[in-house]
Order: sequence, then structure tokens, then C-alpha cells
Amino acid sequence: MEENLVIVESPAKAKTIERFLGKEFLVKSSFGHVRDLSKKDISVDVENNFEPNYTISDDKKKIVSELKKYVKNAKMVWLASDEDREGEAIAWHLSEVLNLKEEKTKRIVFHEITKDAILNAIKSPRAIDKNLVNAQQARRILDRLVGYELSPLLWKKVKPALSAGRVQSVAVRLIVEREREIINFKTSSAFRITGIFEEMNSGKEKFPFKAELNKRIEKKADVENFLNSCLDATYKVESITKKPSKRSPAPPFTTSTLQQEASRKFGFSVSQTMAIAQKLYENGLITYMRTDSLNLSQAAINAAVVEINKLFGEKYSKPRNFKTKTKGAQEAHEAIRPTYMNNQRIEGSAAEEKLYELIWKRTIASQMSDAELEKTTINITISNSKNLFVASGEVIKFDGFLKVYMESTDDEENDKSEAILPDLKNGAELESKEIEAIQKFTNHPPRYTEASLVKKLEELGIGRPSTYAPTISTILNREYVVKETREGNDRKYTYLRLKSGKLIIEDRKEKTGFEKNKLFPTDIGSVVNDFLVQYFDDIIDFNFTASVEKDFDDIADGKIEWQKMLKKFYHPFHKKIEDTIKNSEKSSGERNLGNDPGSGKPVYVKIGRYGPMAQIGDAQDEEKPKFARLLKGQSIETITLNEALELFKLPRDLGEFEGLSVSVGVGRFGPYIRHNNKFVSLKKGVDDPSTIELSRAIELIAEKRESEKNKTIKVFDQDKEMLILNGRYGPYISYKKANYRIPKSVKPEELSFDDCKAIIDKAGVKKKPGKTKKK
DNA sequence: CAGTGAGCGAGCTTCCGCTTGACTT
Repeated sequence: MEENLVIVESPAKAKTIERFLGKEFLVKSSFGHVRDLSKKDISVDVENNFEPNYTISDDKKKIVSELKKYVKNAKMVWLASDEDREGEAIAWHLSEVLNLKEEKTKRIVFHEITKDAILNAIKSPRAIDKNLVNAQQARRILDRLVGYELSPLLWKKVKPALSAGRVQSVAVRLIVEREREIINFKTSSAFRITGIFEEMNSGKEKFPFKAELNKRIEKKADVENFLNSCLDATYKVESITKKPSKRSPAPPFTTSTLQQEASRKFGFSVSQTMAIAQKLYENGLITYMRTDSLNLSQAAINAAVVEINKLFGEKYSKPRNFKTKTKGAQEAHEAIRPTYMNNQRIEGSAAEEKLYELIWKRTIASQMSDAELEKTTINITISNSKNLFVASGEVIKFDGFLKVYMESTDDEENDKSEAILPDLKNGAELESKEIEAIQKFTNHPPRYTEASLVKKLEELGIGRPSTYAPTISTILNREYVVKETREGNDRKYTYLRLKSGKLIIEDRKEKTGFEKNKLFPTDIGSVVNDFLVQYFDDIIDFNFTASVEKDFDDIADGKIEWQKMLKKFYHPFHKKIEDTIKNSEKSSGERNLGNDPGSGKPVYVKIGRYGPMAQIGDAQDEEKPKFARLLKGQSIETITLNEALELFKLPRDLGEFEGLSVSVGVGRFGPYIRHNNKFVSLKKGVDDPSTIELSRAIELIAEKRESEKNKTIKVFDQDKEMLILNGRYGPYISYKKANYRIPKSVKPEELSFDDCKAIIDKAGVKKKPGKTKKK
């Protein structure tokens, strides 16, 4: 029997460590926290010094009872959870739950999973740091108090089943406020003027190059004047400057930067990235993927040097250590890196291979030399103007880390031209081959993507590597925000070109405002946000987390008592909750748009029981008010009176088909066509319920019938309720509203009625499929 | 799956941070 039991947080980590420690050590995992505040109610006795009521979570009961068995057989228990606030608390909860005796328990920590680090840790055990544990308890309880007192307030004042919290409410606020900036953004335009030049009489081969006027011109008439004046201007090189510059590699990946790069380079969502990284981690290919540390183990740096020297030569190697600047970083792990630096590629799914290669490149590049560049600027004078044309170019003198990896940016209009410029001398005479002027518009601030939201939250010190992905899921599930791709609009711009002595002026069109997978606030998100900002501006302040983090640090340092800190926070907070319950109105975001020209009654938009809606007339009127739901993409904040009135024209009769009437309406799941009591959805982005015609509706009905037909693989005469259907996960049997899987070994079209019966009997009698409520 | 929108009231919802499965028919 092993004499030593080591408990870590993650099973994959347990496996690795067991290899390092050898026979006398049994290494097991707690799978994260084993105990938490009970979920049912607030579970904090605020009257009694904030006494927490901890329970073992249902999904951890089995693990705890297993660990208890191992503890019984061990002479010494080593608690080896992470060295941060949460890790210390995990160790403490374990010692409580497992009834560990002090003389039989040791606490050890390490920041990297290397043999040396582990053996060193074993040599220097310590006791559990109760101050650090208390800092975690304060964090946990504060989050519970905020979340479980604010959420019920929203149920009362806005809508049931809503939620609020220290992290999610700030995330929503960022998105709502950004959207308002965008709505209020006033665009302006000016002409960007560029010319193509060539040296005159050089005797050398022609080498045309581009240069831009050093100022933009706002008015079209002024542009015309300028271009006309260019007709008889001459151009001369006034100065040439060459400046050497350097570019350094980005540090190795943390959770947040990995999510950002995987989003920019591959379009992965943050949860996709985490799921793929988890696989790589479990297969022992990368280090832990939930980390805020930029640190690499010495062993990894050494391995990178060997690899770089081998692949590119010593000139390319430059070992570096990176220091984190992130607020609140706890650095319990290494940065995310390949386990073996000499594994340039791995075998796996396409996504795994891609993500691994990205991690390999980023890690290797972080240990490579700077790139050396030379920036050249050429100023060109215009004989009859005091403005200049400026040409700039960049030449890479030594590629360094750029050989391997280049970080992407969020900047969409990143058309940096790395032009190569001809070899010119001061005073050289140039001729202009062509000059064009393009009207350019200023851009509104960008909407957040999942990854750029994570970046922002990290900058604010809000949330942790393990919560970035779940936080985004939460605000999407609550329908505070939606992730959408929206087609842009056409925008007209003016284009002028001077060529061969002729000036042409054209109106041209460009696409603008196209948004791919961006986060948009919903009406409910905006209303909840405004409510919280109005009454709890201090809690959803961007600096709230930073300020309580300082208190948690003081608790960890033993400078203040955790209950004192909570008391100071809770009493004013709770009073505000009670005041708000008493004194605030129900909040629905109601807006009066004006009057309906038909009836003269007022038209409102607001959030109703089933979501955003428009209403004509008041509830107390003699005639009942009329209601209509808002369409997807419309919002309470921006809808106009005419758009709202348009909604009341539905449902609309389109005519007859097969002797039955066809109508179009908008329901819970969007616009639909109704015919013979069957519903057919309109095609998103193609059909518009207010303009669709009968012929198109019939097309859609036919399409739906066709796809229904393909859904059915086989029907049986014996029993009309027995069907073999083709579904999302392949063929399956449907019988009396319940579904059954077909074994992979059989061909579904060959199943007989009795075969199906047998499959159903084997699966056992099933209840009707429960309404899968989306969570 | 789809057309609703009064008010009553029972019983439900909810936080952040640590972890990984289970598994869709």
C-alpha cells in the first residue's frame, strides 16, 4: 500500500505527477472545488458574522467518498492544489471534508509540472495559509451576496429568471454602452489623395511607387481645385530619411491571448478554443490552458533554444522572460506552451492540429530574436502647393521571430502597405503618372467579439481564465446579448482621378457596416443594464472588482479581518436593495413613439411578457390595446414610429393555395407562413414578411414538403406511429413521440417492423420526450 | 415550436471560480 496520498486539482495533472514521484506516492485529483455554498438559498448568515453554509456538491459526492478511502490507507496526505486564493481554499475545504489531522497533512505548491519543481516542493512543505483561505471566502461570499440579492430584485422589477453579478453585469454594460456610442456616432468624411510617381530621365528601368498627400481634404470642390492645379505642377524629391527599427515577439500565450488569436486567425469562439485546448492538455501535448501567467519553465526555455538553433541557427535565438502586467493575475501555472518543444506538429483533429501549431509557433517565436526593419520616408514637394506627397516603405533587414509567427490585430482596416521604394536621390525630378482622391469615412468604434470582450475584461481585472468562456455563455443564455452576423449597407462615395491630363469624377458604392460574429445588446440587456446603472452604479462600476480585490489582498496579508470587510460592504449594499424594492418603478424600457395616424392613439414600444413589443392604445381604454411583437434586429431604442406601425399590418392574407388561405405573420420563432394549419418559416435575410407575395409563399411551402419527405426513411403499414427518420445525429426510430437510437451496425432502411419493436423494447419504455427547455 | 400581452398567486429562477465528463435519437 502507498504511504503517501497526493491530491491535485486536475486528473491529467495527477497522471503526470505520479510518473515523477514513483511508487510510494498515489496521486489523485479533487476535480476542482469539492465544497461550495449551498445553491438553494443565500447560505450566508449575515446576522451571524457571515457564517457560510457549505455543502458538498452533488457531482462531487462520489469523488469525496473515494478520497476518504484513500486517506484512510495513507500515512501522509499532501495537498498540492494551485498556489493561489482558490487553490488554497480547495486545500482547506479538502482538509475539512476529509477530516485531515494536522500531523498527517502537508501543503505543497509548485508553479510548473516539471520533475525538479515537484521534488523541490516535496522537500519544503508548509501549513495551509488561513489568511489566503479567508480571502477566498470573502470573495466567494461577496459574489454570492451580490448575485443572490440583485437577481431577485430584477425578478421583481424587470422580469423573472434574470440574473446579475459582479462579472456578468459589467460584461453586459460594456456591450450596451458600446452600442450606444455606435448609435450616437456621427460619421464625417475627407478625401485621401494618393499619387503614383516615377523618376524622370533617370536612364534606369521605370519603378513607379505610391505616395500620399500629407493632409486630407474635406470638400469635393477643394479636391477638384487641387487636382486641377496638379495638371501643371512639377514634383521633386525634397528629402529621404531612413530609420532603423525593431519589432519584438509577443509573449507566450495565456488563456485570454490564446482565445484572441484563435478567434482572429481561425474564427474560433472562446468556448471552442477552450474545448480544443482541453483535449490537447488531456493528451499531454500542452501545459495547462487556464492560466494568466507569461512564465515559461527554465526547462522549456532551454528546449526552445535547442529547437531554434536546430531549425534556424543560433542567430535566431534569444531567450526571454516575460513579466505579466495583468491586474489581479495569480500566476499559479506556466504560460500555455507545448509540453515538448521539439513537437512541431501533432496528430489530431484538424482544429487540434491548427491550435497546437499556433501554440508551438507563439512559444518558439517568444524565444527568438527581434526583427530588424528599416523604415524609409520620401517627401515630395509640389511646385505650386505647400503640401507634400509622402511615400513610406518598410524593408525587413533581418526577419528574426517573424520567420515563425506574427500576431494579428483587431484593427479591421489594417492595410499597412509595406511597399518597397526605388533608390532615389535628393532633388530627383518626378512625374506623376496618376493621382486619385477617394472619399473616406470615419468609422464608429468596433463592436465587441467574444474574444475582444475577454481582452477588455482582463484589462479591467474582471473574471478569471476559468470563467471567461462561461461568462460569455451566461450573457448569451440570458439573452442579454446576441452574437450575430449582420450584412452591411451600401454607401455612396466620391472618387476622382487625374490621369493623362484628364480629370474624371464618379459616384461609387462600397459595403459598410458588415459585422461578423459580433456581440449586440438585446432590449432586455439594455433595460437590465440601465436599471442596474441607475440604482447600483457602484457595483457595476468598472473599478468595483479592482477595489474589492485590494481588500482581498489585505485579508490575505492578514491586515484586515474578512468579516469586517464584508460588513463594510454588505450593510450599505443591503440597504440599497431594500430601498430599491420600495421606491423604484417596474422597468420595461417603455418609449412613446407618437400617435397612430389612423386612430389617434399613442404608440408605445416596451418589453412585455414575451419580449419586446409595440402597443397601440392604453390598457385602460375602452377598446383593448393592439399588440405586435418586434422583429429580429429591431430594438426598442432605435425603432421609428413608421416601422412600429408597419408591424400591425401582420398577420396578412396572401391569397389561396389548394383551396386554402395562405397568410404571413410573425411568431415566437420569427416570421412564418401559415397554410392548412401548418407553419413554414421565412428564409432569414431573403424574405421580408411585409413584402412577401403568394408565389414565393407557395415556393416555400413546396420546399418544406420536400424536406419533410427526405426526413422519412421508412414507414410501416402495421403501425402508422412507427417511423424511421433522418435527424440531426443521423437516422433514428420515432415511436409514439419518443425517439430511439439505431445501433451503428445495422442499415436503417433494412430494419423490419419487428426489428424496430425489438430496439424499442430493449431501450425500455420511455416517457414522452421532456420539453427540452433551453438553459 | 409559431396566433399571446388584465391580475391573481404558487413555485420556480440567481452568483463566481475550481474541475471534467455525459451524450444527444
